[in-house]
Amino acid sequence: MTPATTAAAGRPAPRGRIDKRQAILDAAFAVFARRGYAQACVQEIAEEAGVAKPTVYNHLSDKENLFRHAVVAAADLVMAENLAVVERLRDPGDDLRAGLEDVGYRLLKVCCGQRASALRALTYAQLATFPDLAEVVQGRTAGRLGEALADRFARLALAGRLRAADPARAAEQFLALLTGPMEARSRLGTRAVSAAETREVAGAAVDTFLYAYGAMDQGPPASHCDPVATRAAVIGSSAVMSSSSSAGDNAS
Amino acid sequence: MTPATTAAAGRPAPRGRIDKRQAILDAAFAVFARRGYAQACVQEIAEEAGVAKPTVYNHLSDKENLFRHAVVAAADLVMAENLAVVERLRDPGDDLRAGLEDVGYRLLKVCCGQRASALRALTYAQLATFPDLAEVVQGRTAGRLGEALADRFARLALAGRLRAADPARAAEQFLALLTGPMEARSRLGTRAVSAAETREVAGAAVDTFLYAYGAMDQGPPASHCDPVATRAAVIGSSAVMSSSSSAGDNAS
DNA sequence: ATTACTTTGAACTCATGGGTTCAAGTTGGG
DNA sequence: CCCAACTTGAACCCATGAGTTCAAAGTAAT
Repeated sequence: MTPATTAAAGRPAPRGRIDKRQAILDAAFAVFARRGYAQACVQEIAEEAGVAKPTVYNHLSDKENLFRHAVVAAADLVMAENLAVVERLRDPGDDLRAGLEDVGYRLLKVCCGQRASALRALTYAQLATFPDLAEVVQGRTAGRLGEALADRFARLALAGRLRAADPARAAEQFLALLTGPMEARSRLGTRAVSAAETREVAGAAVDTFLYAYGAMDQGPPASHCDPVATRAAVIGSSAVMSSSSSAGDNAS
Repeated sequence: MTPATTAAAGRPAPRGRIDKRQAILDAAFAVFARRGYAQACVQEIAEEAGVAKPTVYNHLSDKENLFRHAVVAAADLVMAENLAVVERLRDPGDDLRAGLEDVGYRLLKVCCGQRASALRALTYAQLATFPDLAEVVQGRTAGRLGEALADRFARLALAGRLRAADPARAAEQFLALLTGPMEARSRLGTRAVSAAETREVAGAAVDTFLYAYGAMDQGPPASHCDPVATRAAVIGSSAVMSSSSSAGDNAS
């Protein structure tokens, strides 16, 4: 279905009418992501798509249009991945904490992946030029994701596995607890974050989330009951002014 | 040393050597914020600063340099505001929840203000072109802010007003609970969020935060104990698929 | 007033790149 | 075989804007 998804392979271009359009959109997103909107030139996009410049203008009238379509397409791709992950909460195992940590970890992997990072950067970058794009992208990603999560949380609450509370708020905060710390640690997506650290962030998010939204029957998380960890935290707190960073000290 | 920190006032330009430099930096940030890096032209910045174009190049060698200095200056301004807010936690009143809500609300006002939004947008926008800028800005804003918050939380924990836990993690999550939902609701800063909604976000963040990090002595928040509110949330959860938004239902 | 320095405006150079044009193919269907 | 539609490459037009040059003028301190 997408024979040119790889794009810009050595082939000098198999003339004819294949999926030029799709190839162009893929190449466009790649180039925009790499260079930014203003610095990306249509010529380069055409080359990366294995297509001539006029062909680009033939399919997508101008640069702005090209950009919008490429961004929306990428947003839909990211969203599909995220929704697939959230579906896993439809039947969490006996261990809700483990299930949430798994979902959290997978969401983080998607949200900090190449596509999602580039998408966020591009959207932010063009806030000044195309303010409406923020709404479109947000509506196709965060919005739907929040709704899907809220759906799952609502069912879990009815099943007595989460406290009865506004599921929309729970979803909103669950996502915030995941992505907020990740954004900081990945320096807005410029630094790679190890799987271990990602897992740690997910674990911390789920801990806090379950404190607030967990049903009564599940005790506090193991890491918080561990007297050693707790002691260390308290000791560390008095020395926090002198130490520059406390990340990566010890995982759960 | 900085007599013209106010800068760029309406004055049609009192010829001579005042603090052209500061005026230029202020104007630069304003124009960059309004147009984005690539679309901002030095000519316009010069005009806005009430200065001739060569003067700009005289003080700051080229456009990139101008941008970097302007962004860093703005970051420091935002940071100063944030630190001042966090200082209020040095002596919270008897009501810790109220104190945290107050600080949360004020932090949100700063982080969603004109400068902070523009700063975030500009930083994201130039990730592709100046990847190192992310680190610099992050280090001057989120980094310091997190440390300052962690300091306050550490003291509160020692005083027995928060649970003994890693203060850095608590700070990280407190900020995430505040800014995450706000970013979504303000559409990345493109939409104005009412004071009431901002307060609601702060309240929700503090609720969740205290569930996870509060000392035992403070019961769950009033809004969560209110049987009416709880019932409403449960009822709402079964209808969550049909209703589009649950924002603005009821504040604390 | 003289000197040393900065600012100014305006014109200029030059590179980049969006978008178009066009003649010469290439493709596929009838 | 031929026509219509599409693609191609290459050249082209033109707007924008970074960065420079320079002579004239303002400013400050001596």
